[in-house]
Amino acid sequence: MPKPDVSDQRKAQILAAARDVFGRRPYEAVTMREIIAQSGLSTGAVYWYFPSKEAILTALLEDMAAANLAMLERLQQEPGPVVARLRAFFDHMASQAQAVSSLYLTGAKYRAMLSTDPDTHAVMERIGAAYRAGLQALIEEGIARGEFRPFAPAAVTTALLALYEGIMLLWVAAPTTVPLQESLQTAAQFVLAALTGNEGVSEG
Amino acid sequence: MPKPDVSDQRKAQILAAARDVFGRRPYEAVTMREIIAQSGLSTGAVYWYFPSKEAILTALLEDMAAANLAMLERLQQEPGPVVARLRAFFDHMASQAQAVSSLYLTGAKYRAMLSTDPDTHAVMERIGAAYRAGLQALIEEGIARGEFRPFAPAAVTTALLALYEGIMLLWVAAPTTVPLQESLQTAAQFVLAALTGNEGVSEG
Amino acid sequence: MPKPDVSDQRKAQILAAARDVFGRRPYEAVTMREIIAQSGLSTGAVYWYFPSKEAILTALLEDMAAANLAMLERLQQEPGPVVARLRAFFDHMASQAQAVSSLYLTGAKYRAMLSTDPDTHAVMERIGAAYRAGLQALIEEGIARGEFRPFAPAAVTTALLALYEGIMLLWVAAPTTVPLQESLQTAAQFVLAALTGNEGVSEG
Amino acid sequence: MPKPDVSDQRKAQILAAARDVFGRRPYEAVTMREIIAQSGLSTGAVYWYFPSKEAILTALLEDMAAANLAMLERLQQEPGPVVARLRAFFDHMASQAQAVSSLYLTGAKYRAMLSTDPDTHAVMERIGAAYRAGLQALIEEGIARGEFRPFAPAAVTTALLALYEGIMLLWVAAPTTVPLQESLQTAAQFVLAALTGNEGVSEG
DNA sequence: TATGAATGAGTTTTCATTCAT
DNA sequence: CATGAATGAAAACTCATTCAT
Repeated sequence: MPKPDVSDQRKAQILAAARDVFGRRPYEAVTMREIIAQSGLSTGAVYWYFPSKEAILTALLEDMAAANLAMLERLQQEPGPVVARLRAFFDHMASQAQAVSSLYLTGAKYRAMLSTDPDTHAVMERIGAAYRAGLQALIEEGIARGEFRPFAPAAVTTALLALYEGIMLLWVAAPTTVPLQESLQTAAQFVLAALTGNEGVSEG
Repeated sequence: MPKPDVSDQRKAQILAAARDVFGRRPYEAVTMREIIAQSGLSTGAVYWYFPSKEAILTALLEDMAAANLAMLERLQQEPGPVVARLRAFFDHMASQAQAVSSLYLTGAKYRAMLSTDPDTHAVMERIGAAYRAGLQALIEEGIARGEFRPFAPAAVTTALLALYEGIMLLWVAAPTTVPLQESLQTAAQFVLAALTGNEGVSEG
Repeated sequence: MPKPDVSDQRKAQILAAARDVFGRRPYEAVTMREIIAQSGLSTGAVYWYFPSKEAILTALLEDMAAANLAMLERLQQEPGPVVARLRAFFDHMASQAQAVSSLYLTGAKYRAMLSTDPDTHAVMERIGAAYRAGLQALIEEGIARGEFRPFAPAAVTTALLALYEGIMLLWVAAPTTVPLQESLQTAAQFVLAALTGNEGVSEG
Repeated sequence: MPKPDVSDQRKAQILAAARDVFGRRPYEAVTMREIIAQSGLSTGAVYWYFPSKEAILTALLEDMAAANLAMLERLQQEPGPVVARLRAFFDHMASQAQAVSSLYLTGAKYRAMLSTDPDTHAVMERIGAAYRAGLQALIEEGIARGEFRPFAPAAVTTALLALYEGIMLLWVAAPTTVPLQESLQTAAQFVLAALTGNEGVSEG
């Protein structure tokens, strides 16, 4: 029986600190010193677990995406109409967006997506690909089941992702102009309308 | 006889240099020294016309948006089906996107949108509002003319903008995964499908 | 009859602006731009009349000392006990100090005294020498008249000047700790006590 | 076994370098680069111990005042006539002034006293208060013992301090006009004359 | 006299990261 | 695993002053 690995706890500690700090200040304005202080560890300890500031952000972002991706996978297994499942996913993302993400965190995510660092890039692409795969599978199932009109699944998926990211971006840029919840929900409705050919979502 | 005003020429000179440099490197990696050297002016001269690096970027972005906004305004005046005009705008943006904008320039635009500087913020919001206003007017006309189904115009506009920004963002983040032209065009089709209720745009 | 020289007026304009600005901010924090704006003239015009920022300050200081020095000269001509004249001068300086000088102006004066610029230095020394000469003449008269004990006049003069400057300095450094008026008056009393050998100043 | 704390040594190293450099050039003309080079440490190391150039100067000034203040405290404990102790202190200050302080160091001290930085200000006030307290205690004892006439102790203390600072200032401003040693000694004599009511100090 | 656009040297400080212990 | 002192490159910007009109 190996002695309890302290690694995971330490990493969690650091990530929690990072989430806190990155949520309060733009990425560039965040210093390692802050993260280190907030984590309660020493400089060396933090660097023992993560090679760089950017790596911490990347790990944090990955961490935060995990739950969403898990849900997406679960939804793929579920029976029943794809429309409902898709809507459930939209709702989940919408609720989570406001609760968990801060402006700054979302901003940081875009910095990460735009990063020139290959590792960061790889991770962000991996996350993006996972979302893409899950959504596309759902779309394809919807088309197969005849729920959706036969758009090209890949393109629809891109549009879906773009819509989500775009709204988040617009919100970050102008939080007062773009009501997050509402915009996300209308967008969902809009997408389903396009996919199904119905005006809105006949909910009952 | 007052000496001829060189202000505009100087500003154009600086902006041209900035466009060049910002198009080659991420915003943070661009140094004032580069812009200054490229512009052929002295440090002081550049700072005489623009108070900061960020201000240069902002002015550049504003400059670049001007043409698009002019076209959008023109389209509002034109007669004929809104669908066609909207598609024309989409096409314009799509072609312009690849021709003019570089990855880095688009990246820089997001940095600007995310900036905490109030001046930058104000300008980016002004640009965003202009796009929004133009687009929304078109949507409303489309609804009024019976071309579009009665979605809430503001929300549809947000969705439209989000779709555009989102695709650009995904492209910047993963240029190989997301084919810019194609994605934009499919998105346009997708949007028109939702708006009109038809499967897409029967182009032939 | 030469056309009315605008020079003096311009200089006065600039000096007034400088007095204003130097009175509001520490010397280093004052920019020529401010002085220029405040003066209502153009950059070139200001530089036409004064060769440098430091020269402006120096001229201002000289200007401000002129009245004091004039009074000192007047007092030398007056008949009657030296004690009374000296006290009159102390009172004048004390009242003038609070009214005219601001913390910042006094601070600027010390900067000027400490300046490494030879011109500034020369002017400040000239002013200092004038004070010194006037005071020393008074002291010598007092000794000759038997009012004062036979201290070395030069040394007493230095002490007098030092006391004044020292109190101003202490006041600038800690305006709340050192009450200007009171400190100056007590110092005057103290000095006269030393000079005359009486405990204080038998005023009547 | 913790590694030996080198903090004090490092700080001393930096302060020694600073003393050296600030003694050779006016404060503004001193660059961090010089201090850093002279200290033999790296930029980061120097900034690890002191947050700014001004902080270094302040620490240096505090350091240099420490010895004087220690002596002042010692003198308070000593028995015997206050006049003698006060004279001893004056002599100490006079000798130390020329030996340790350079024109530039003294100039720098005035810059510090005039600084708008709150930390600097606090330190300089603390030093000033310590001198003031020590001196005033001595004066009060002298009055209590009947050696001095009953001047207001606080005001006399201000006068004393002002005299010292004023002479230093005049010396810095015009080193050739104001002989430091002599001026300080005459001032001391002058002060004691005022305090005791005797013509001076019958030294032999 | 007056203008004001242009100059450009020059400096403090930050901060992610390392590595000897 | 952990520490934290040490590194040092790097960059935006200021501002007194000039000089062609």
